[in-house]
Amino acid sequence: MKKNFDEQRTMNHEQMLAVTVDVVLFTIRERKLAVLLVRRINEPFDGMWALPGGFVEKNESVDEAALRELQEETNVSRVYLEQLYTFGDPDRDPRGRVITVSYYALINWENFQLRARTDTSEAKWFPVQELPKLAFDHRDIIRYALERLQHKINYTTICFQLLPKKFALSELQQAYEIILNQKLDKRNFRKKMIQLHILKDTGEMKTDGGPQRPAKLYSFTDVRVVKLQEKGIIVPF
Amino acid sequence: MKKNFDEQRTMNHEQMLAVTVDVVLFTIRERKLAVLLVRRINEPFDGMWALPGGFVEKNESVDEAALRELQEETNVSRVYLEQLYTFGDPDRDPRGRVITVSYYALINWENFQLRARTDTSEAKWFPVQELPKLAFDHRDIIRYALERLQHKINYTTICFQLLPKKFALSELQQAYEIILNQKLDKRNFRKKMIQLHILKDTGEMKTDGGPQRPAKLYSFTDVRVVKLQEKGIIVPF
DNA sequence: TTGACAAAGTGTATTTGATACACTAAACTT
DNA sequence: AAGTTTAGTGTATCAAATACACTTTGTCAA
Repeated sequence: MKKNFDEQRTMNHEQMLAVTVDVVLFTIRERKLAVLLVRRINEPFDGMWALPGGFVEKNESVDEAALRELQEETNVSRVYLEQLYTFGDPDRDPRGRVITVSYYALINWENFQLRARTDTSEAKWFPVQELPKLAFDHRDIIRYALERLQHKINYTTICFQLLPKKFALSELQQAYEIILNQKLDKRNFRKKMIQLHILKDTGEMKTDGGPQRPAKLYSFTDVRVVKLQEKGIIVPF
Repeated sequence: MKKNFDEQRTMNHEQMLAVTVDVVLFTIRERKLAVLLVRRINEPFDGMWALPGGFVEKNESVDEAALRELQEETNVSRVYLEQLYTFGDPDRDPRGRVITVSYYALINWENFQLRARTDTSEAKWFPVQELPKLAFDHRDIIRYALERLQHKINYTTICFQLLPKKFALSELQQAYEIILNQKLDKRNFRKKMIQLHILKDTGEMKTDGGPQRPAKLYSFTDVRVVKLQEKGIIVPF
């Protein structure tokens, strides 16, 4: 394809930049919210922990790049993945000009356990309250992702992405409590969840071997993440 | 600076991409929400209307690029500007691989009128309901910006960016009605606004020459855009 | 000067949703 | 059979959102 004047003017090599994607992959492990980090094996920040991610290729969308990197690093596909923010400070990468498009993703306990068994690489889960020193501006990215997650569980059903397909109401409540980092009232929580009509009683019970009354197992009616409160977040008038 | 192995491997020329910024600049004109568009004078989409924007330079942050482009195209600075979303479809630009980081900005009536007088270029305001055919995926970007704006006026004070420093409550209500595209109840609107403690009575009155009772002029207490509802959008439990 | 006009400005009752709070039920273990 | 552990349930109170109509105040024109 012959380049015309405009292309020459606007797309010369000087204005080309490197673009990466970075993914904050959340899960719940041992009653803590955790993110997956990988250990860097190159300069800069060699040996330091960083978010999984990598360069966007020429022939893929940015979303596809995020999914690809996630699959390469964690072997997980079919996750809930959402674009977060684009960080474009000129000196955020010591190698030169690198802009990163950040994403966050949620996987559930079951998937995680499959992953943990095959994990022989330099990837490791860290509770968000106990992060090591991180490469680049990745700590900022995680902080931003956590804020987004904390807001978003209040008006969408993303939280379900962290749970197995069938779950007890107490497990759902626990997930909310872990993410929001606060205790919730059991009766109010259940009342609210049931009146939202997003739960389906599977008819099954959870018998986890403990000496307690078995819990009803629920699944959610919508496979997709949906917004609650149709008329907008708050219509204040 | 000598490049080491990692830099060679990860930042080779093949993986460099062009990155642009595009800005959806909103204002209210003639009781309609309008966006500023510029006419393209180059291929591709020569002669077609597009969002103001341009390439991100090597030595500036993406935010700075958005501000710079906005200033170049509209002569407006000190605007409220917020990153929206990064569009990275590989074939969104026929010239090749161009990723765009979109922003939206709001300017007020007074600034706009200054701008309109000096406007001899190919820039023009279009009501969001009456957009022409647009270059690239810019219609998608505007739709996305509009959604964000409609949500965000419900829990922040961004709406004030569209108004002059001193304004009547009815003007504020009108701005909300235009953006949300629905009528609001006058008494409930005023009650809500006053109880939020974001308004300051200037003591002045608005006499616009009409044969009606003059309105009190208010200003807002916080110069910055602030979030309302401290405890999170909705804490549903 | 006064009457018509036009938008500004004001209050209350009802409904809805959020919150606070404590006991019984069911299964398992010893 | 008694003890342990988590599941599961209802109501009263408080706060916020909604629905709704008339009076006030200035300008303009007869």
